[in-house]
Amino acid sequence: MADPLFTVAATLRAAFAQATGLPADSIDPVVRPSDRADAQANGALALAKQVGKNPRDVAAAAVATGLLADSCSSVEVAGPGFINLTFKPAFLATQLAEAASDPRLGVRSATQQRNVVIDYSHPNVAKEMHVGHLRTTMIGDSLVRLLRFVGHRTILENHIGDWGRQFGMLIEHLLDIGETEAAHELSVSDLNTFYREASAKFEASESFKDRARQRVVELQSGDAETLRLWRLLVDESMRSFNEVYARLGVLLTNDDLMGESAYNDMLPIVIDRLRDQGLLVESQGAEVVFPEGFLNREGEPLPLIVRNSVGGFGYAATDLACVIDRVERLHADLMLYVVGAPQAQHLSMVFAVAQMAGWLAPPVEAIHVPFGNVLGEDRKMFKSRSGETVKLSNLLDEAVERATASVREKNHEMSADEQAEVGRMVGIGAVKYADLSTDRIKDYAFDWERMLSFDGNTAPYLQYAHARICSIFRRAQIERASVRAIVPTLAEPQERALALTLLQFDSTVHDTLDKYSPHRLCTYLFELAQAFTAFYEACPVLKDGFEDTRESRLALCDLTARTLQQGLALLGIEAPERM
RNA sequence: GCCCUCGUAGCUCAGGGGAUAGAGCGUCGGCCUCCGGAGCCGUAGGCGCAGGUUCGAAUCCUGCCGAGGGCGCCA
Repeated sequence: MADPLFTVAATLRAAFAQATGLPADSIDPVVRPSDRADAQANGALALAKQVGKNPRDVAAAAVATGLLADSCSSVEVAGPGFINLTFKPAFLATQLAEAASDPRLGVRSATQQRNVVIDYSHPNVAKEMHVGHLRTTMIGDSLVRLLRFVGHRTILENHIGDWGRQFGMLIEHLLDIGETEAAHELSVSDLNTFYREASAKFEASESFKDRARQRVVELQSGDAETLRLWRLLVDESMRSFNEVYARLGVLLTNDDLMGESAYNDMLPIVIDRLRDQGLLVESQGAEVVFPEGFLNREGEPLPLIVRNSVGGFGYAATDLACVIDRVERLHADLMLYVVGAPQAQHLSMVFAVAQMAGWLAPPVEAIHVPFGNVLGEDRKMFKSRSGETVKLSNLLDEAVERATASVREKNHEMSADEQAEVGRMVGIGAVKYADLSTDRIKDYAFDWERMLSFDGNTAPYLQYAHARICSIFRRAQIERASVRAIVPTLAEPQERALALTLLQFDSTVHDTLDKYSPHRLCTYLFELAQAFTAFYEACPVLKDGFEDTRESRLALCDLTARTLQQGLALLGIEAPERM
């Protein structure tokens, strides 16, 4: 039911234990895919050293246990002590049939169910969502889907920027133009215009600046009318965010909102609790904590500023309140922060202080899942031609437009509606996949041509492979589900290769989650699509004269399509049945 | 100045202790009585530099070079 490499690793652990006398749970057999066989085990080399024997002898002794005979047709010791493993076709076929009969396609459940809080997306109220929000939203969404798929409980938290000094000027500007006009402007125009106008007045007018400052005080003191106006800004912004979320097809809803404002009441408590524990220090008029090991540019201890010198709470206070809330109220035992790489130091300081205060202690874990920037062709921050940040809504418009044009060009007979629908799936999928398919820690260059190409490691290529398989079943006029009990025959090398790749879906999903790196799943899906294409090229499915292999190959087709579809779904990408 | 991340083929990227470093695009050369040619097969071409650890290093450690980012009251 699991990856054969995983299964054989367990077998080898026992074999090595017998061969060396070491306890099985201390042994890593180091099983890897191999280009010389189906798999290779390299564990003998390290183990030989531990027990003072020749690596080849250790490998030979492990092989001699005979434990591998059930799953392997060939087991050979090679080189300095590698064990080359070739699986029995019948073993692989059985595993495939098991995966095919499983709604989760053979993916194991997590050994321990965790309660996971995922903090991601977090756009700012009164500002348009832009490319800067793309990665956190995509990566976070995919991690949620992956976590759920292996059985974890997930709590989504959209920590929107809905509080702070800028709301003084925004509310005053709102009053200036009138609520009706403001609501109109915020909905038909865009959020950025409203923000820019407010900001311009703030810069230009001293009296406006005074009003804005006064309004901040009223907001913070909970003045009802001010809060009502603030709520109006938040609601209008959410309308705009939700449009983008709907188009992206991400899981976030209003129920997941936990903006900065939600923690206001907790901020004094954070201060009290830090003070009670003797962690709070007054420094240059501010209340701070000095976590160990952090230095400023003068080499002096670097503080985490919880409350500034004029009595205001900064985001450090909010982030600490978040930790308390997530651990004590939500009972999270894993907290993922899908936040850009530049915040690394800030977050590690927050975590350090939370640990000092005892709020964050094993088995509870807080993990920063950092990511790099989206770059333009010039390798600098991705900007529009006019030099402005690119709005997500515009970006998605263009993606769908380009993809629809391409679909239209290649499917003249398809109805306009279907062209549009497929174009939407392809366009949105392309943007998402481009974002998820490179190692998140690196910057990546945004390139329309490449991401929408049907060749290479792209969403359209994977979607195409899926659509092709769907087309095979349409031609065959056979129910997909009817081939799921078939144990396929793996005679051709391309069939074997496809089978091995299909069975790696299990370990790929777990590996992807271990590293919180969706690009590993992307790489796998691309390899799967390539393995399928090679299979399809070499192994006729429906052609006359191949009736004997027909059902077996249809079974391989079906499992491939389902794995592609499920894999893409875990990335938040749709797979059309024709395109 | 200190700290963090990154540096792999012409380009875009995988690989993060195991044998001969992979893929896509592009290059060059093949394959069409093709189950969707939006395809397939082949080709040349590379681990920033220098040390170290190890039986074994693209991978771990140190230094240097280069790029980006962070470094007390913005979030």
